[in-house]
Amino acid sequence: MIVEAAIGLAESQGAAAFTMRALGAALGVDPMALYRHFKNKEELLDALADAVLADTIAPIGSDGDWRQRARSAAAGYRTALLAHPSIATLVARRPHGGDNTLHATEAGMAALLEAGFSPREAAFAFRTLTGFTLGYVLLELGIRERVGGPVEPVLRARYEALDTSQFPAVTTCATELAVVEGDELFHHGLDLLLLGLERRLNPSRRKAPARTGPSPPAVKGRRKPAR
Amino acid sequence: MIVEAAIGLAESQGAAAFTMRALGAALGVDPMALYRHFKNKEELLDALADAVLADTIAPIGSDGDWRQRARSAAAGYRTALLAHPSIATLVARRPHGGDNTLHATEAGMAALLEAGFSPREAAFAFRTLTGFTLGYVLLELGIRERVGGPVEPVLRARYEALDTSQFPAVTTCATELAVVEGDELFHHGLDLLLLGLERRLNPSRRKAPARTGPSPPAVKGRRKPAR
DNA sequence: ACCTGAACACCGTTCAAGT
DNA sequence: ACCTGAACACCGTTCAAGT
Repeated sequence: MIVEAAIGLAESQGAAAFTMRALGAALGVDPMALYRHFKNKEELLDALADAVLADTIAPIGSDGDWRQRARSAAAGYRTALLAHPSIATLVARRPHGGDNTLHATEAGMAALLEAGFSPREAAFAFRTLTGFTLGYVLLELGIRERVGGPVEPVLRARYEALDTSQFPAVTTCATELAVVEGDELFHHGLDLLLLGLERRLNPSRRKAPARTGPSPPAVKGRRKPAR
Repeated sequence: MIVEAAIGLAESQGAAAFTMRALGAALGVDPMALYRHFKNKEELLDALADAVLADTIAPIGSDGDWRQRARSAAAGYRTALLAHPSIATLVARRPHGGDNTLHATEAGMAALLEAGFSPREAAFAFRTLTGFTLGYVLLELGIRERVGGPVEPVLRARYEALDTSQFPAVTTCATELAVVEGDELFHHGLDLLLLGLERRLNPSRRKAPARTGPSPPAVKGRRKPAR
């Protein structure tokens, strides 16, 4: 299939080498034949972005505590993006409207609703988790791409070399700030979010009755509907 | 200055129209003259990415409670990215190693250290906040770019049109999921993170100090609509 | 020694010509 | 009616030729 070949090409040769002509050559067909399957390159890229997200869906699962499910969903999303570094940037600026994206959204929202979040809180949580994961992975990939070898020592050296009086906090924390990628940092950030979410779910910390269904009418005024 | 002209060009004509030739024309110089200031286009883009972040620094300030400072820093970062939508993607895949980035890092880390976070916790918090903000803005810009007009009604219609049995959670929360951009959602996510951070800072404390009330001043007035 | 701009090796996409 | 591939209007970058 065209999309698979395109992903393979982008991954093996790099995003810059992914051209309609090269893809045609890789498939052994006239490059212009691609235009009968996709209106233009843009549309093909949309298909690529959604295809990458297919891997995200499986790990969500439907059992376990909601924190576990949220964690594995976010980790799955990250893994999918990391597995296709040259597609990740594409994903970032595309609507996430494809089939695979929709299924992932369904699984994630179902988990949150089941946990007791109101539709509003669940949607907010979902967007927040998605935003964090996407941003984290992009920073991760960006730094890896720039720094040739191992990231940490390079960054630490860079931070340590700064003027101490001008950058007191940065030089003090050079070692800690040099960690900008990897599983541990990611899960730490994720924990932070989940901690916040848990507090929202059970504000009193006491064994409050599990709130199911929509929460009582929100006091705060709703967003002004556009027009 | 070349960088300012480049940003202006990218913003007024769109990222796709930003070429070395066009920039040369806009500056009234031979396009090839640019190569004496920047080794190649890549290096020029690095300069653009860092320049955009200059606007992030001012809002951080050095007074107020750490939550306020973190909030205004994140909001400032977001505002800077939103103000330059066609540069935002660039920022995403670049090392954030320029001067402006460094100063923003210093201000952010100083605030967190002062609040009582350990170097390790402060660095983790900083990376998490940065990742969330970047990812959120990219999703925001991506969706705005795709959907021509007002985002919310379009997305709501799309979610509502789905098969209820196949997408029960999504169709149930169509209204809430349709909100994928804007200040309110951003600050909600930010609150989640800050809540988690606060729990980390004061794990045992029963009562949160003072204000737990959400949303202080909304981000500076209204922001310029992208494009 | 400098700068210019022609030229090179590419793009995505169109469309006339050939079947 | 279809498909091909030449051609168009671009790129970023190089480098020889002019000053």
